[in-house]
Amino acid sequence: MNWTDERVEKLKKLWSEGLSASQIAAQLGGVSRNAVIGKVHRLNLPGRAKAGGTATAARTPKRSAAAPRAATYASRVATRTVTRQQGATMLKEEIEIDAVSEITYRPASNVVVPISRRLGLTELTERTCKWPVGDPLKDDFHFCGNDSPDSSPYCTYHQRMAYQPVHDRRRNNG
DNA sequence: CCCTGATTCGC
DNA sequence: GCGAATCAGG
Repeated sequence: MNWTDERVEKLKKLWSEGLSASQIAAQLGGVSRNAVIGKVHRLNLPGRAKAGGTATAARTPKRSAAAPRAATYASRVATRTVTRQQGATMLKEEIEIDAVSEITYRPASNVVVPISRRLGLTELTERTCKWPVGDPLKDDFHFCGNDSPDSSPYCTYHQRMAYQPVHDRRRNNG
């Protein structure tokens, strides 16, 4: 893939919006997150002050300590922390919320889905629930996105749905 | 182990 | 210039 002017603009936009490098890479397509990060640095775009790692200048390179070009941007970084972050801490919190609501909030309606992180296509990974929610033709369509244990395609809630033919299961097999 | 970004360096 | 490998932190 070549870094066309279009792609660079999209990269700038998404990066400034706070998307992670892997998400940007997924959206651009054909590039890895490393490629995105590398490009960001080459473009001298402002990095993340404290997103994922404090590796601004505190880390000690093992190979050789050349001249680190990235250091001055730290002051102009805004408070643009995103809430759709998939960091371990935040994700853990959401799991607890999910567990609570699943046992507490269980009405008789079959259309209600426990909770979803409302992830878009690019947010899905190997370990997020890929259960589709809503009408794909409508704008609010999204995926469940909750943590799926054992790297299964669905979370614990939806994997039951996936293997259940219909919502009203008949226990009397006759 | 999952994720995050930062840096180096062979290409 | 590009990005995989590597490093470092949460």
